[in-house]
Amino acid sequence: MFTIGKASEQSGVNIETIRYYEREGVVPKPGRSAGGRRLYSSDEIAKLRFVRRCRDLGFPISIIQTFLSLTEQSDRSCGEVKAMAENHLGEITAKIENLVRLQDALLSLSKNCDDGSAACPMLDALMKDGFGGSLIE
Amino acid sequence: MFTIGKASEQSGVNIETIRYYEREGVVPKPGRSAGGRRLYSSDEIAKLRFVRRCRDLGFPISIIQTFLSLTEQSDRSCGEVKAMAENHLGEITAKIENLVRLQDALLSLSKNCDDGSAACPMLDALMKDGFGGSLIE
DNA sequence: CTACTTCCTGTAGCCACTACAGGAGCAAGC
DNA sequence: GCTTGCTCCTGTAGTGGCTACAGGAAGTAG
Repeated sequence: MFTIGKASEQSGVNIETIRYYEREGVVPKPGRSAGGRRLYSSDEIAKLRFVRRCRDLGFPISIIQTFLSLTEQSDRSCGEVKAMAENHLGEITAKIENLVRLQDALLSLSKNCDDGSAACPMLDALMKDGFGGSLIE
Repeated sequence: MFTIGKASEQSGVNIETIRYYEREGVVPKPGRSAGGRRLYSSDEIAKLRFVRRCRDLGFPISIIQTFLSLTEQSDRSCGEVKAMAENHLGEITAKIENLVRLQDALLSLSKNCDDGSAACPMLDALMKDGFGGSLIE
């Protein structure tokens, strides 16, 4: 059994974040020592690591909780997991598209800013009426 | 002069968000009618629209406040604006790179999930020890 | 025994909003 | 004048996913 510091090291989850996950019911409450300290088994640490990896993949906590409950029962889980992963992939793709559009818009806006002119063409363009608001649909 | 509803329509900024911007000092406090209602001039609405456009471009409020103060004085603003825009562009590019890496990781993880197997290969991989945490550096 | 580190609980802050609750102003129709 | 319905007001709390304290207790090394 490991204290929260070791569990943090081994899982890559910040100590405060581990306690936050416990408060929010993302991971089950661990046992305690005589002095009241949290004690984690290897399995519990593996669960924390799983949560961190899912967070690294950008999954929200709510989805990760579904994943965790699916790993508990382990029957017919794959279809649901795949659907949620694909949905998430779609969101990521949409985010990338938005960011690329944004990148283009910013590039073209700041392109004319090379000279040391007093009135900034970029700020001017953003102030003007003609510039539409259709960057992000 | 326009009420907050009209100002919201014309600027594309939500009513509650307008009041939030006022509370936070992003935009100056507008005048009031006899009955205590906010009244916006065209200039103030233009400022709100400017803020929305900058937000659409992903600039944080703090940067937008700097932009707004730069448009007030209008001397030597372009250099600073360009620097901030380029910095922001760098952040966007980094975000895109991270998301693309994430997209790749998710794709390869969910690729094996096509069969209706009970144990999900994706969840398995995330639970296993071998899978490193170097998705997002 | 002391100094140091790790841990505990509880609360507040971050960002940029968004969503109420409970009330007041205002315009149009009757 | 009165009702109906819309817009507006203030103030507060919630969102997500943490992070950062404050103030204290427990454990450990010398």
